[in-house]
Amino acid sequence: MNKGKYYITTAIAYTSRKPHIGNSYEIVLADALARFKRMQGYDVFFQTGTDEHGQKIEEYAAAAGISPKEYVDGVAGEIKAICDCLNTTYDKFIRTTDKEHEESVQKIFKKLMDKGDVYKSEYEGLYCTPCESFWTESQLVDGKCPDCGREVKPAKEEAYFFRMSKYQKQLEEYIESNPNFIYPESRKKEMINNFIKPGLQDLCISRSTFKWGIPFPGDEKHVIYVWVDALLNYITGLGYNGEDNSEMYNKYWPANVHIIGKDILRFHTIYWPIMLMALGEPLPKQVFGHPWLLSGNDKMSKSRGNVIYADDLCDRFGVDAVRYYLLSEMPHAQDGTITYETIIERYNSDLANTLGNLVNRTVAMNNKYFGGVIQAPTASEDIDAELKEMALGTLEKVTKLLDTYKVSDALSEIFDLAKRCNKYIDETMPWALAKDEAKKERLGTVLYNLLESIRFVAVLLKSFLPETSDKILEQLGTDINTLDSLSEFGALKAETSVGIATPLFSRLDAEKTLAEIEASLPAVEEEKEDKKEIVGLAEIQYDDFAKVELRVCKVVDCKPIKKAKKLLELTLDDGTKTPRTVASGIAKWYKPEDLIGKSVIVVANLAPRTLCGVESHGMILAGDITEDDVKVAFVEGLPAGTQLC
RNA sequence: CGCGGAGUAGAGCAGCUUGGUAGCUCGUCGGGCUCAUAACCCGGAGGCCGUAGGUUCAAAUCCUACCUCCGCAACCA
Repeated sequence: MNKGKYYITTAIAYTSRKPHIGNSYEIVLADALARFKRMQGYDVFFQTGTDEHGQKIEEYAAAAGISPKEYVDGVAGEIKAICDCLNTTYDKFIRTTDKEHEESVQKIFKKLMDKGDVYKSEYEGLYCTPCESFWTESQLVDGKCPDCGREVKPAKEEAYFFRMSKYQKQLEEYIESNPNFIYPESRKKEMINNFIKPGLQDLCISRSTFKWGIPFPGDEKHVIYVWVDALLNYITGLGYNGEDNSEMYNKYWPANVHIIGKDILRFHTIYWPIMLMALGEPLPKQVFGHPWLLSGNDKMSKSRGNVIYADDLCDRFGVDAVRYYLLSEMPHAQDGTITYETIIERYNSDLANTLGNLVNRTVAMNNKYFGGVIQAPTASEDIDAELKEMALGTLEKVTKLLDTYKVSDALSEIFDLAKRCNKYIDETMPWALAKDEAKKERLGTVLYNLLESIRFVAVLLKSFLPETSDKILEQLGTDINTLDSLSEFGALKAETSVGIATPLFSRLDAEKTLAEIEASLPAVEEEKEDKKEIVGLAEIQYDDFAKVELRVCKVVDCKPIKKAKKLLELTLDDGTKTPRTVASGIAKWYKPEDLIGKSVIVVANLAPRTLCGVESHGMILAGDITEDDVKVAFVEGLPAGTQLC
């Protein structure tokens, strides 16, 4: 029975704000897998939690006028509440602000330093003043701050670095000899081609520009880089601290799988394994980067007003409906979408019609014809074989599909069985059998086959829709719910009684439901209004401003830059006789003809910079309304060459 | 020539590895049934399988070129 241990984790959620339904997909996916593994007889440890340090959180807290700790306590509470409302069975919810985690991380750092893999450096680093961030050469984006794109200055500041490069070869070997380590395959290629092949750079693992983090052991001016702190949760949660390994750690590590979003594969498949190698610990067996759930065609974001939260959905549709949607609608390797229309559609057609109605009609018939008592199947006919065969074959299919995380395919196998049951009812026509006293035995057998098949469905659904599964079993009047009980058709006991036929999912009136949702949306809009978190820059003197030369320029010519997706090359009349060339990252929003003839404001005395082969002399002013909406500040009535002050 | 993925009925997807009557869900139309939640079962309509070439007796499937979309990288002076 016991097949050994199975350690599964989700990524820990960043406590910057309440997570939306897309963020919640991961925990449900991991939960379904964890539940299934438990049913299979594995000793499962399932960990999730929250990632609570870092500059961003310090800023959010400051904006909210509370301490970072107060801030993360609030958000972590929301995150945990959502995990709970989704009925997830995590064994541990770790917070990176947990005392044990913080202490363990510090001890682990000492160990890394002792091993010589962390070194303190004082070399000329590059500093972005507005972001108060320190970057290594490799982190720069074409020599600029990767966060804000502004100029960075050489600054002498001490920082700690981790020798990634030392382990490059070892990592390559591991990835090669463990072909399933990075999954799915396409992501693996991305990692290898984009990061590993070009060569790994040492990673700066300390920050001294803000305070909200785990203090660097032995050097309290620094805090530990949040990603390093966060990744360690997978082992600190088991009690690993670099000194003596806990029993839990010895038992469960290495993780069988880290379930994470495709966007953070790099951290989990490069930095994390290398950290473990440095510690001399085994590597996780697999990292699964799942796709994203999008709202309609867009990423969910507050500014778009298309955010959907798991708890709201659970209130409206019920937990299992939400779980079902997430698990069945998400494709295996492509991003999925969520709209209220499709939720209702899936709810009605799959949960209410196919499954709910099947259970309801079958239980109702057994009550009607036999006073609820389950009959022994004594009058089998050839037609029964197909149904039984299908019931018996489903577990194997589901198991196989889940091995490669094809959850939606697995669910659809189970629903196929339910559909087969519905068909069987039509084939056998129990209501006709009921009219003939001589066929009573056959009727009892038909209903038995149905009830037993439904039991198969319920047991198979247990990992995915736990509440529904229990409700079905309750209506069947049985508690035989193990996977083992699916090895033979006939575990359901005759002479016991079914319960009362109670609809599992009442059909939704699509129009009415959508109207209700619509009516509840204005509240969201309002929230949007007062959520303008403008983070200002540090105060400057007039002299600083005076150094910037703003000049009106007329766009004479404009063309896309071949190699770049985002860049347009503009030729400008800046009032002088020589045309000025500027590259601007607005190709997504403007076509050349939209710009030619217009006048724009240019930062004229910015040092030239070559971008994708084009030397750019200056920068056009444009406003980022949102991340996805940028407008150039056009000016009228000012001739080319006018200087602004 | 940066790396990778995708383009299949109105919508969402499978099939492509190992060529051989194009399949699933929803929607739509018609029929059946009445145990059940206007549900369930059966059937029809609806596709030049992104475009153009090539290989082959035969291509959605293999090869070449191109177009479009997406992800990663790069990139918003």
